[in-house]
Amino acid sequence: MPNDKITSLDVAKRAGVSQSAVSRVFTKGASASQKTIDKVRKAAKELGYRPNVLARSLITGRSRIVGLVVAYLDNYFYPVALQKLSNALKEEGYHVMVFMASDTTKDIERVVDEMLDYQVDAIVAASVPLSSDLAGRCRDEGIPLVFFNRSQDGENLTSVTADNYAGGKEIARFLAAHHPERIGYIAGFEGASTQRDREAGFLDGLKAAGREVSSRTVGNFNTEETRAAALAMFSAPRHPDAVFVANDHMAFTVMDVLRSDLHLTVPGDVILVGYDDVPPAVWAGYSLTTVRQRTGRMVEETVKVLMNAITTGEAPVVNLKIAGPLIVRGSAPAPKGWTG
Amino acid sequence: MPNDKITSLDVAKRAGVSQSAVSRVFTKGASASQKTIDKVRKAAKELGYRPNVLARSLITGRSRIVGLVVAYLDNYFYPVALQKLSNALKEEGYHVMVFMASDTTKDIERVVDEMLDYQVDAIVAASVPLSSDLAGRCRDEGIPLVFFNRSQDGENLTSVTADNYAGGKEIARFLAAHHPERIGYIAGFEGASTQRDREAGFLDGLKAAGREVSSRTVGNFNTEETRAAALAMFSAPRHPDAVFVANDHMAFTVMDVLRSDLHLTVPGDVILVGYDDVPPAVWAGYSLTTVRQRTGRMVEETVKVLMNAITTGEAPVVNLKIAGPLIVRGSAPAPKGWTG
DNA sequence: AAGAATAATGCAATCGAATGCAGAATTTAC
DNA sequence: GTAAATTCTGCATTCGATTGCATTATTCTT
Repeated sequence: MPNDKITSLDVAKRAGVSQSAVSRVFTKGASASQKTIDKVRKAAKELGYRPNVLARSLITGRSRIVGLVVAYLDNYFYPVALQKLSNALKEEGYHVMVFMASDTTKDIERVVDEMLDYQVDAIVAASVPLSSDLAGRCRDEGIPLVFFNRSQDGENLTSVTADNYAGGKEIARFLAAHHPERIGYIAGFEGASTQRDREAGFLDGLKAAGREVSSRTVGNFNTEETRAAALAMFSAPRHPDAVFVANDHMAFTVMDVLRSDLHLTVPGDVILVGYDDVPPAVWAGYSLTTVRQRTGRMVEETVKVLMNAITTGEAPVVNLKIAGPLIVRGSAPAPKGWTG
Repeated sequence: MPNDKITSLDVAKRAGVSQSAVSRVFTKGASASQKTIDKVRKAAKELGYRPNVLARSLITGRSRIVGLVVAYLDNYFYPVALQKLSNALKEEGYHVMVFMASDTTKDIERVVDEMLDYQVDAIVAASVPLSSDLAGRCRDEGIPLVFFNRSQDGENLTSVTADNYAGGKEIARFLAAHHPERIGYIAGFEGASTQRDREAGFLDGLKAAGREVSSRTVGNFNTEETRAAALAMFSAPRHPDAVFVANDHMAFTVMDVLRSDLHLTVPGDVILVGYDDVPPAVWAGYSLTTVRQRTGRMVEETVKVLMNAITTGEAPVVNLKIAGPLIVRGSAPAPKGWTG
């Protein structure tokens, strides 16, 4: 190892300037003469110097780390979001540190502690239960917190989500236009705002069309319960011929149950709509009609909110809802006269 | 915000001891009397004190951050691995910082710089091109580096991968036992060791069974090219009736092409095997026969290697290969007399 | 060209903890 | 009970930067 630990002092010596000068060259907002800048840049390049972010953080009080809390990555939606978030934050000079949270209270507490230990500048919470504890701690510590894809009504917390209510409503309009005999709904985890909002929009939309749900079961956003929920709903003699499943992953499971277990065809016997538009939705094996979550936009907005909160120190509570389009595919083709 | 920035000094004052005493209580390996420990712990709890990891890093030279470099997260394999890696490292008191690398050389350079800026203690590189540059830099800086799911033969770099050669060979044995007329292979990105090893094993396995590949195209691990590769291979009049596709995601695409575009049945007209055993492989819509990557074991070994390198300072080059079983599902059922 | 205004620079303190050293307290040995 | 060995403890320094302040060098005015 030729060079171990090049510090600003080394660069200063070589460039024949003071250590502060070096610091100023690498600190934007600080001023230095062009001559100094050139000398320092040159010396730095020769030595392979780069400022130590940690040391910088210590004095500025900014770590340039954003903590991302996720409970699971096995819903495709999250990795996609993580990827975009990481890229977007990189542009701002921030980086993502990943914190996995299981469901236990104890765990979320520990996770928060860990994040604070690293002095994260902000926290993005995606799919996290027990969010009020989290929020309390963050408020106490003055750390900006954004809920991504979850909102917490009542308590006024900042969140960025899809416009789930509108999406649910659109799906209702779409399904109603097929004039099905019976309409089903398979719910996600009832503690999740995504679930609640999607259902509320769906029900209101149906009502507006003079329809209602004839059958409802709960899949809880996990495969096993969703299988059971689908079996329960579609084993009945007069089962629905149109169903909205609260998210895409559950929808895949439901399709599997319909086709493989119950030998029903989609969209022949049952038309089916999901929510999220995760990558497999476009795979021919599923070709799922669904409402798209505009992850890119959601991430953009999240970053915007965070950066604003970090730089101004103000953290006005906002609840952004990003509407996404209904993507019509094979699992529920467009009804006659449908105009997106 | 009731309490902002509680430092060891605050705790020291309240506990009536010196700052060093506080530090010693929170530094394992340091000694303090039980009495001091109790006083400090109590004061710390009352104030809600936790050591600042960044400040600690500055002086210890250990950030307790592991940099993870990934090019894309849209192959399910990576999020699953990330999740496990994050959990495993948490146990060791480390955390994962995510660095996205696009394919450009410039980019990987920048990514390395960024990681060094954060003083990461180690780097895990998953699915990264241009690895020799990366490796050089890390060696220079004395940072342990493990290639996850990629190896770089020739240059002796540490890696943890599946036993891709063995897996490919097993698939050959399995397919040969079906006595198909013609056998096809759809390759991944040819610069990737996973691709090369799987193919080498496959070809050797076929040879051992007195068979060979009659048709080979390249899908490059991406959807579009895989579609083209599948169309090219199966539009031919005498197309293969058994095919090994270099990874699961490509295999899904191939199945879609076979069924939806070419109206061929799987496993009726063509039997098909993938590699990875990502979650969708089990979905009934695909039910893919594949070789499992034992992500859990791979992550375990990776962490073991890293921790050893970090604590001892020694980084012996190792190339771990974790064998995984062939998982037989619908896309290629077990041939007569097959014994796993 | 001289004085005012502005920019650039170095000095030294600081961020929050860890740690070598020397002295104090405690334990152990006999 | 005293000396030796051991464990604790506080002081002061250090890690690698940033930044307020005072000073010096430039540039601008007229």
